[in-house]
Amino acid sequence: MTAARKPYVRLDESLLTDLPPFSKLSAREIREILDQASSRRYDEGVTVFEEGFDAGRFFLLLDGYVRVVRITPEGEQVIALHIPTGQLFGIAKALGHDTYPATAITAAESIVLSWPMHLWDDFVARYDGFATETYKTVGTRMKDMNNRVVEMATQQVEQRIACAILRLINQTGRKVDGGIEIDFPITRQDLSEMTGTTLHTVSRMLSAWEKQGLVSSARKRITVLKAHELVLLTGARG
Amino acid sequence: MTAARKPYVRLDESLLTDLPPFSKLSAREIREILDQASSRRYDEGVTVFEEGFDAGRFFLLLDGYVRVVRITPEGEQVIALHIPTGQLFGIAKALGHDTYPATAITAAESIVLSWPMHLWDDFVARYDGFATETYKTVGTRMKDMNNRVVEMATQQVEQRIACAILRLINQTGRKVDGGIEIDFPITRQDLSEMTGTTLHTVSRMLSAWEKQGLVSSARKRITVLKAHELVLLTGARG
DNA sequence: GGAATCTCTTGATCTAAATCAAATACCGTG
DNA sequence: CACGGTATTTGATTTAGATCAAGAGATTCC
Repeated sequence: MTAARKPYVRLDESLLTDLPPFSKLSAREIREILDQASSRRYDEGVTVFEEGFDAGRFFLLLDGYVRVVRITPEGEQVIALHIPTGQLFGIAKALGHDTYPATAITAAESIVLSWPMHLWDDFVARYDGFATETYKTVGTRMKDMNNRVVEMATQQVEQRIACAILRLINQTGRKVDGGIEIDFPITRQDLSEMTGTTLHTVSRMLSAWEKQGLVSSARKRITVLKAHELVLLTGARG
Repeated sequence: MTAARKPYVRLDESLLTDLPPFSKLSAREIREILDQASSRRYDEGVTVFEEGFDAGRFFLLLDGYVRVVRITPEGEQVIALHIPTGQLFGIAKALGHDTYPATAITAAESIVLSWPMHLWDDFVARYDGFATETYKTVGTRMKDMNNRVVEMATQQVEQRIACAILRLINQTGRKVDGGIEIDFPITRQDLSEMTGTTLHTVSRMLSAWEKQGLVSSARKRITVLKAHELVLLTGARG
């Protein structure tokens, strides 16, 4: 698990300079950080780390997409959140855990950097802005989760699915002709695991929306054609 | 809002020495911290701070109970979490927010200390262990919320209510003859807002459990008589 | 290129829990 | 202690969405 390989080529400083946790750092500092990193490419659907296991490393998603999931005793899977490109993940130490609290699986082919967890305290102490920016990310994720709890408690399935899709296109939308496409493969099943419903209901919903011209979808692909109308469905005021 | 008054009597150091964020500090440091604090008593059901408002202060619950809630555009209320005695709350700065992300309301008569938010960075920098312990709390809350998302997505109402009650008695249970009582007033409505259901369903559930001798309840009071059997209801394995 | 495997769609049925509707119990207070 | 406001209980009805069931396309793999 969480195997780490040394890079074949030297990683370039420019990879990190624009990412919030590193934005205040000098080229020398970034060099330092990169020299301690391992990089690895993952195929789609590969586990990066698993819930409950010793949190030996922390990660940065350089490219691709990662899904954070939890699995119930009954074997049902729930998708807790998606990590967009450029963010840290598996940062158990930052929250006082010593095992990973959830499982991370690539949702598309991905490039991941990682460092041994014992460097965490170093990074926090040594690098200006690293902690602050990291906790900002944590804060955002917490807010998102909070919103999900509220949604699950108060909204109907249709609204929840609309919210989930909008969240995805905001985070990962890729402009295509006449719409915005979620730029990694996503199944009806996935969407149901994000919204606490079944693949059947998601399928029906998407079919209905497709008839109304709101979205267009194919196998593992969803394109939103009329984002604004989807927003209306979520019941947002204003 | 969030009015703060100077204490009438000098606060005693012993108030903080046992609380995790302060446990590593010397008496002198704790004195320093207390001297900058304002303390205030709140009646039950009073708003301590409100979602969206400027996060001017951060808080420590010295005694009593605080509920963190969010209110939907439609006016529905969702209880995100309960703050147990001894914990920090309203720590927006720690997560990079500058407004409070939710509303805090006392669930019982409470005593609250507070400090101006601009001291936050000082505290983190100056006091050993303060940041670490605080983020541990954040981590725990995050884990809890995560669990709630999983519950809401996969469990039936009966299980969710059982979980919510068990969580409450774990955090705040007070031993009474033959059982454990939730030691602040809690209505069926409150429980429904914690589990995303209706007060009617909660009432029916509690009635049924009462018939089976699992719980005993009165107006705003719930006592768990057979905790273990409630645990079984949640569907926990093992 | 055909078999096996995923993924998606759609109809029919069922059910948990919401909603609707009243009645009842409880509590503080003037 | 009677009154008004809050909580709670319980029955009847409705419904959103799960479950059951079956097929049809895609994709991958021999």
